[in-house]
Amino acid sequence: MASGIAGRRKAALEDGGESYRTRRQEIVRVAAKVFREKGFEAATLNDIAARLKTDRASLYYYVGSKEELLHEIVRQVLEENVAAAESVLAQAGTPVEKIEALIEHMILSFDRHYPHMFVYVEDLARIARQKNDWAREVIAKTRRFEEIVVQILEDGRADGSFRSDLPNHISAMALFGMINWTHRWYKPGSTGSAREIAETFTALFLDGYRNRAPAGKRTGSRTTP
Amino acid sequence: MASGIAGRRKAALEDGGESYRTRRQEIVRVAAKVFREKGFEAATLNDIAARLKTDRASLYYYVGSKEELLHEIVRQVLEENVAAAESVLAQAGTPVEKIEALIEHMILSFDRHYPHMFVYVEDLARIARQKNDWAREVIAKTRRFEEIVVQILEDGRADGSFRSDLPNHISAMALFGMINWTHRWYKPGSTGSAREIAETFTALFLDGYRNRAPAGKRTGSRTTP
DNA sequence: CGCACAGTCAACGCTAATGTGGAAAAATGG
DNA sequence: CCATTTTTCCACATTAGCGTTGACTGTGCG
Repeated sequence: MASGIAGRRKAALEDGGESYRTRRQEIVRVAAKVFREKGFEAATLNDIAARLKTDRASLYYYVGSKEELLHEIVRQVLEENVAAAESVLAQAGTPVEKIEALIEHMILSFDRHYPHMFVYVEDLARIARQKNDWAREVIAKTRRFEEIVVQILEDGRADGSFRSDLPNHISAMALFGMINWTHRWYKPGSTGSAREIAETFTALFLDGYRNRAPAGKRTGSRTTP
Repeated sequence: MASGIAGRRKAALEDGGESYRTRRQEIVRVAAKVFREKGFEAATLNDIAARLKTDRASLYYYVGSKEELLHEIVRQVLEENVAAAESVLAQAGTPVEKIEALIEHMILSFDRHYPHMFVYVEDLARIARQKNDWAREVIAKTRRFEEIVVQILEDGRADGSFRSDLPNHISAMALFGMINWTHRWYKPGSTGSAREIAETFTALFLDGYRNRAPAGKRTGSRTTP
């Protein structure tokens, strides 16, 4: 108990410690990178320590477990997303504008919070299988985000800007799918391309992929002979 | 070497053995279920053995490792999907019809191959990180599938049925996103609802979510005061 | 000067999972 | 009913990663 790393960690966490927090944050950052590269389960604390050119045991001075690192990573990203969504929902604007704003925010988020967003999305399924309080909270927040989208869709249906022949719930899932799946293929770098993705998704979701050529010039299947 | 379970397994695999293959298939089936429930990495051979009311060691008579179970699961599903896509691509029909067919096939596939499809999609990221031959092949097949979709999109663009102001590559990813993300929320059961999902996705991707009310009745953002 | 404290690290015990050896049990069939 | 093959399972060795101990190092402060 004299040395007790857990105790010293707790003390350091509470007693401010400017450089301590910085270092801890750095560790979380590197952990996110390693999780992104190897996947959470495959990554070991050794990998993270090695990347930081330090010893695995040293990490325990800053963080209690691999899970705790994940908590930190997810927290940093999830809170902002839900807050952004709440804010979009509350703001003035048409449902169409709100959807645009939400899509843009999410896609840019993949860039701004690299690689945290990727880790979060990839591990969501795993988190959903856990049953501890933290996992429940993450799922609840994620659900809240989904609800907000559904809400906007409903508002738009009510005011006539969205079609009413499709189940909103499924449409919302389609939208999530588009957005969240980016974690499987998008390689961040240029914010420009993120913007391009956001615009494409917006155009697709709102207006669809079928051609709407000026009447008379249509070549599609339904032209009259 | 006299007993050598590995050798006995290999022999049994080669020398036909009707009931052997049945039993093996049953094990794969149960493994897929367990992987679906716990996630591949978290699942243990013990879990699978327990579900089969047998001993973990017994499994080794049928299968060499947990990875091998995954191979089997993925193979059974991936081959069919690629074949179906190739067939759709080759068949007669407009690009619009081909997209419809592909979406429907994929979504129904989640039902027909439950839970194999779910395991495949969920584990794709993990597989992509491996560098062995098998992983490379899976990725190649998955890529092939993607290429086919892009090809159809390009055909449709060429004949004027699809719009040409969006990057096909991103549109294709959006479509994959919609489809593949279902593994995170869809609970199979009624094929009816799978069909509903397929229809919704098709409608969304082709025609978009914005209302196309008869002109004059629009309530959207751009109405003149 | 010395000592207290932040930070580091070699070393250990523990747990959980894997894959195998080898024999027991069940099925098959002469 | 015995002999042979197929199938099962107890028991073991091995491995990998986790979390902790307890002591070491350096730095700053009185």
